[in-house]
Amino acid sequence: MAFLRVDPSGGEPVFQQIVDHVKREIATGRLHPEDRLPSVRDLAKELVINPNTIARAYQVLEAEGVTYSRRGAGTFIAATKPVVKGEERRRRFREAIEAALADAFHLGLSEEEARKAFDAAMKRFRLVEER
Amino acid sequence: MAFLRVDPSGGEPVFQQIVDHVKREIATGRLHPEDRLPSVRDLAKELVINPNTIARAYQVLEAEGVTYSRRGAGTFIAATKPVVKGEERRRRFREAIEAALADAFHLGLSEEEARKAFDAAMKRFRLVEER
DNA sequence: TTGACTGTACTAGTTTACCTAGTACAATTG
DNA sequence: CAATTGTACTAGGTAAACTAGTACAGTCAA
Repeated sequence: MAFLRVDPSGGEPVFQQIVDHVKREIATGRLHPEDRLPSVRDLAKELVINPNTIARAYQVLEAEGVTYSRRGAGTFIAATKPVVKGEERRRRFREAIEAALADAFHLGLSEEEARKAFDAAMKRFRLVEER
Repeated sequence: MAFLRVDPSGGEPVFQQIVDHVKREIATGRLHPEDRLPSVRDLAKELVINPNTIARAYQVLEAEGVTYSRRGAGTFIAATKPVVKGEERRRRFREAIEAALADAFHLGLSEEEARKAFDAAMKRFRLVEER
């Protein structure tokens, strides 16, 4: 079973697709703290892309505090902890939601459809407090 | 008053920023059908960017059915009508929401904060049926 | 200790998207 | 008719993304 798929042609950079995928796997509970990601070389071979591209994705993940890497050992999921906080995180989320709704308007989505989709997503993503 | 602001340095292409801005202005009711957008040259001068970039943004908007353009006359907001429908539009919206929630998870956003932000956005965007 | 595996760090080059610059043309408007 | 509009070209610059290859240093198990 493939760890993930990437689309080299599409608009989004491959390394970003990998970053987003890992984040989503964590948020939906399919990846847990201390889980090990495939090695840079293994994943590169599986996805048929350059190892440098995988390395870059892993470096971004580590820079954001999502994972931690150790030479010779591998890359692992970090214990989740909010790095960004308060005003900043609310602003970022608001912008993402507004962009989605602006698109939805032009797609002809109804209010009911929007709420349904949001509720369904909330269930799948473990958006619960843990302090 | 400036029609909009663009950030040439930021990650998102300038032409895309213009497209998104116009869509949002419509979705929030600040632009209405038959309203005229600034001319390619005027807006280029105001934003201090190349007219070709504005032209490209307007062409994208027209291709998506958001506006219509007439030589010598200008570019106008089209009567809103869903071009994409049913399954496709739900899928697109779901993906946007899930991406926002996956990020929210790693930002440490609580379920309550997420719901508040969503409700607030729903109010601002006129996501209501009109048939 | 050895050897295989890991992440990391370089250099070099290609490709593509985005943007700028300039010119020209066709359709609309007053 | 004259001014304004969107549109269509060509040409070139810049930066990001990706590939390719090599090398190095830390980890781990045999």
